[in-house]
Amino acid sequence: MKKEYSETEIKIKTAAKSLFLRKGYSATTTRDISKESDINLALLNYYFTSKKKLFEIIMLETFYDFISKMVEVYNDEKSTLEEKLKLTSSKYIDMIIAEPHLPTFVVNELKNNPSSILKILKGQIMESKLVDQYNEGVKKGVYKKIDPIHFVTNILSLIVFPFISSPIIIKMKKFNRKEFNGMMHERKKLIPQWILQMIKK
Amino acid sequence: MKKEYSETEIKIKTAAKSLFLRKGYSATTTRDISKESDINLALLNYYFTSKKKLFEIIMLETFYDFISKMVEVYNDEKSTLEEKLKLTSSKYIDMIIAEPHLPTFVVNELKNNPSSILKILKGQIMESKLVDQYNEGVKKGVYKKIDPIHFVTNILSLIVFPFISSPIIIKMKKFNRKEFNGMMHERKKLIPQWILQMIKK
DNA sequence: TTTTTTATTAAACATTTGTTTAATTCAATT
DNA sequence: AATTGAATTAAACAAATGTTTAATAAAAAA
Repeated sequence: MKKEYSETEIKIKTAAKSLFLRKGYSATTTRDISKESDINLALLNYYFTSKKKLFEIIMLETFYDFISKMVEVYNDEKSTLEEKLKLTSSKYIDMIIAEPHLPTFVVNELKNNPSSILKILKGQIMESKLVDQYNEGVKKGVYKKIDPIHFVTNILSLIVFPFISSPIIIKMKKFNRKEFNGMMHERKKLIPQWILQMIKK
Repeated sequence: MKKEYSETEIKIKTAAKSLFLRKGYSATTTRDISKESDINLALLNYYFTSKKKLFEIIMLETFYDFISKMVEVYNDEKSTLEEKLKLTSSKYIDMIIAEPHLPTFVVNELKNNPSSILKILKGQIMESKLVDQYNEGVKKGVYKKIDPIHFVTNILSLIVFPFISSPIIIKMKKFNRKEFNGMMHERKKLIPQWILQMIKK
């Protein structure tokens, strides 16, 4: 399924991804990309046909990486629900600290590229082992009975939203970037605890 | 402080806001705005000098509306912490259902307009009555002792993030817009309960 | 080596975009 | 009614932008 990319193509893709993440699709020009990747302007169209096509490839790959990190953990057969929560928090927070523009990019460019890209999601999360485990807990009477979509949404909300609103948080707390990241590291432990408290009877 | 706007200026601002919210700054052209507001193209610059200036005015007003709705509730002297949570959930969810592009717009265009606009925030939230009430609860030993920034962040996360990720949720649950809004109405009750469970010892 | 294919380049092209100009219409004041 | 200033308009301008062309360089195949 995965295409083999030449050196030049990788240079273009890398630069384009960096720029698209930081500035979004419309604010990124083909000349920006050609400068940042140090390749001739015409090569962008030579290899990727158009800016739009290039964007779609990057969008798809990025979104896929973003989701599959979650899907892997959610469908692990061995781990408990609590372990899954811990691992998800930890992995996601590390991932976004390494690439802080990721969530804004994903949610932002998503509303323009609707269904096609989102096909990846089909069933992978709502029918995951994690949701099964939650439903079991409900059956046993240890967890409250609420639509699991709330459960899944809350996990992602508590992990991702603070990054999206980081300019606000940084301003409110007079943080610098390092202190903000420190806060997010704290949340690796806290979020699983919070989620458990939310679902417990 | 507030400027009186003429009929034409309002027409321009209304159209511009609608477009900026939907498509963002870069993807919105001055010709888009002139068409949508049904005014001559030159009038945009005649009244607002430049696209950028117009955007800054709209951005400031929108962000101010967004924040002050929170600040009002958070600083109410009479209500309890629980009542504040209920009112915030309810008000915010209604507000965003009425204007679904609001959160994405705010968080997205925020990273480009850093400190200047965020001045509004200074102290208004972290020194609010709500945070006082939380700290009192901590002192009394009924709430866990955690930096209140987590408390404030969690409230906003659980309210706002589901809207931002609505394309994902809609796809995962095979929702239509109405069903999604139904889910958000459910959360008006749930979020205050969850937040209380999260902070209680 | 010669030929053929692929990769790279500078320049050009056609649109789009934000903004300005200069002329005209409208409203208010004298 | 005449004059003045503001509001509106069509047209033009310059710069930016996505894409293509035609020529050259490099690599691969013959």
